[in-house]
Amino acid sequence: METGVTHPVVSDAIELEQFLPYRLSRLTNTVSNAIAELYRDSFGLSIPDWRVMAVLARFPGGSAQDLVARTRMDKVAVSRSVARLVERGLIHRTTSSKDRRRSSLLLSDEGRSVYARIVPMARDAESQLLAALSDRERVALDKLLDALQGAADTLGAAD
Amino acid sequence: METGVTHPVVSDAIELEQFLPYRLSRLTNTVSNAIAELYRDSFGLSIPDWRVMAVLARFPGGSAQDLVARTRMDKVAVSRSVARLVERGLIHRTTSSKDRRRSSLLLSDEGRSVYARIVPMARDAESQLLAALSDRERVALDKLLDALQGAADTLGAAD
DNA sequence: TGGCTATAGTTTCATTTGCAACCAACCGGA
DNA sequence: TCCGGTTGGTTGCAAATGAAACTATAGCCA
Repeated sequence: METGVTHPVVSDAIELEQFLPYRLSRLTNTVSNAIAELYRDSFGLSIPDWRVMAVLARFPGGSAQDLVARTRMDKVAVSRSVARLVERGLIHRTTSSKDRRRSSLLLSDEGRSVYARIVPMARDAESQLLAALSDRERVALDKLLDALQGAADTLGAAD
Repeated sequence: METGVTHPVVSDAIELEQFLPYRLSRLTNTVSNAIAELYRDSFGLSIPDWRVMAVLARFPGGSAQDLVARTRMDKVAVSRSVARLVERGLIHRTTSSKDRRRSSLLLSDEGRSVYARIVPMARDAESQLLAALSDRERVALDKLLDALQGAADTLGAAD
């Protein structure tokens, strides 16, 4: 790799490898790509699809709006995942009688079956990541992620 | 929010909020979106653009291939960022005389000037994140990220 | 009731992204 | 010196993403 020492180096240049946002982005991409491949190859599901199913498994009967709140996904993404999953028969959609704009979403039997088969794969991937950490470090990680997320939430908030 | 307690809940459902890949993804998205907005609004640069400039600031004269190695970006993304930046006059491209496939890339004076103005913003954003952590925790975070990246790198490697 | 505003969800369109195919230049051996 | 394989980089195309417009329904209040 060319080092370029013959050229002027900007004095206070940032070292990308040490730059937190870059490191986070790289880590997340690596993890997400590996997991996305897993879900896709095994069940033809995208990560958004998986998230929708995961939430419906825990909170059955919710609306698309509830999914938006619980997954932080964009409502368009939710709408599309739901449409795909309904299409594939993995979830059932029934229009609410009280509010005909809303619909109530439920995993179908097949949806639950698929979900049950994904869960171990997801847990396994997570375990492989956490295997690199001691118990102590896992506790620390938990705290750090919460703290960072909290700080991140206020990052652009100075608008 | 609809709780849906009247419906069957899958027994060993995953709690998305606690699922490490989800938390990483959410954190990274929050951070990246905030920073992307910053760079875009201030200088019309995307994050890939910024990364290319950051590497060229530290390693002037490198080739697109060097950028790929140092940023872990896709070579297509590098190609497009470089094209944009050359177009805007922020970097200079000169075809290497030894290997006419390669070109050597350098920040222009304007490029260095823009870069110099972004650096404080980038550092500032990073500082705001790290402000949520104690010194001790920062050290821990550094280690954890390396460990997780290492584990992540071997995640899909069982192919 | 009529009319205004707000919400649920979908569609449309423009932008971004990423893989695969591609072109051009280099390299090593017959 | 020609030929097969490799590398540097770009282009084409198709899928993913996201903002904004749109449809339909609900709720409020004069």
